[in-house]
Amino acid sequence: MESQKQKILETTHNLFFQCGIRSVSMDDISKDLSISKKTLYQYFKTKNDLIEQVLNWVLKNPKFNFQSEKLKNLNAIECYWKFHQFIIEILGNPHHSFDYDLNKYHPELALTFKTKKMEMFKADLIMNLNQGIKEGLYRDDFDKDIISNLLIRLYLGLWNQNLAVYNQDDKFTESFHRELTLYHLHGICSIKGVEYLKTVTDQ
Amino acid sequence: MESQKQKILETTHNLFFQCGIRSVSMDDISKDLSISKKTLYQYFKTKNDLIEQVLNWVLKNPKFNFQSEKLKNLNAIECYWKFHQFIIEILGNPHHSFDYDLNKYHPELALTFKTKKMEMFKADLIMNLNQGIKEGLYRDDFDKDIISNLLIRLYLGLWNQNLAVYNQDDKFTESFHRELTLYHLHGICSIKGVEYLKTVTDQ
DNA sequence: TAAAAACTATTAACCCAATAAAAGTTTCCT
DNA sequence: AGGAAACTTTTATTGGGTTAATAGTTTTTA
Repeated sequence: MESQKQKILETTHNLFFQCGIRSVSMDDISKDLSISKKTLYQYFKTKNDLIEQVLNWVLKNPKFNFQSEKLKNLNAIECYWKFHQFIIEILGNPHHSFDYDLNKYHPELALTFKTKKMEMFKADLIMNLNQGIKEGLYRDDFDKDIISNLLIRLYLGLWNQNLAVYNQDDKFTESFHRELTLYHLHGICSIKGVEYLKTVTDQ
Repeated sequence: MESQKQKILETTHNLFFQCGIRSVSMDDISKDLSISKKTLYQYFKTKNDLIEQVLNWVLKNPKFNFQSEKLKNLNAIECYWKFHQFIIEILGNPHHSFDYDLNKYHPELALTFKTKKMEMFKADLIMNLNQGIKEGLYRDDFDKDIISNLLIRLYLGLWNQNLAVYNQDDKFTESFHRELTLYHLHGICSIKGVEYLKTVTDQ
């Protein structure tokens, strides 16, 4: 039964993201679902397999795909403005015990998961850069690859604990993210783009 | 003899930055200096004390203080352009075994060292932001604190190993740093500033 | 007086076995 | 067929004892 497998993935995902991977045993999962481990192992060969499929399930989740189709009529700046509100969903929020366990006990899965997330993020970014350049709203004298990597690194750094050590104040607040977004847009906008941006933020 | 102490600090600094802290013993240091450990321990109570004084010596080193006195006649953009060339000296380059040892075996020293470096960096940044705003070259509608933190985080993230994992390509090259600097300047410049910036980079 | 060398005391890494938890399997039962 | 529970196997963690390295001290020597 395929819907049962989906149910297992969803429940396991919730347990993992709440409590971490290590502390959630296969017994816990089966009890939570009121199914037997036998059934569980019919769908998933090992726990590692289960984790991997949960990660893929997360990536396929519609909320992780920026719906650019709906934004066809928007220009690049407006589009990025929508985009930035959804970035946190993709990259964060850090579920610390989950991330910790994944990195420590399943480093290969952690790497491919992070890589895939980043690739999706980067693809969206590059698309936005291309659109903005075509529209004349963004400059065309920067390296799209470097700039997109910069931004990704910046976002990655935001969640990183030990980078934050030197200052506890800069929590990820709304105003912080707004500043970051404006900083980014100014960083890539042409003069025409900056002027347009002003009309957007002024209202 | 004060000059001998300076000599010790300098030599120890070189050894630490080359080989790390752990693998450089007090015997190694005294042998390298051709002095006895007895003499060494006259100046430094313990190895930890020695490390601490080396770190302070590094921070007091003139190359770590951005000499803004010499740049009085430059405007904020020119000034930052000089500044960015010297940033690498402050924050990097990562001497991996040194950083590793410092973080693992002397976490308190590592923390205060990093904090002090960041404070110095940030003070210079804020000064530059204030200058640029006063000159009308920078916008005045951003949060100086947030933006300077952003940039610091970005630079910190650059050295961070596990943030780079997803992509090996974006090494810290000259062109990479140039892109970053232009991105940053565009991010904070007013329209007047952007126009001025163009005349600088075009030449 | 200070270098060189020998010394002691600490400390951290290493190994190994015991233990406990949880992965994975089988049996029983409805 | 599938849930419940009992079962075996695997695995990671724990703690103790050993060793090696090196911090820190003392003695020797020039």
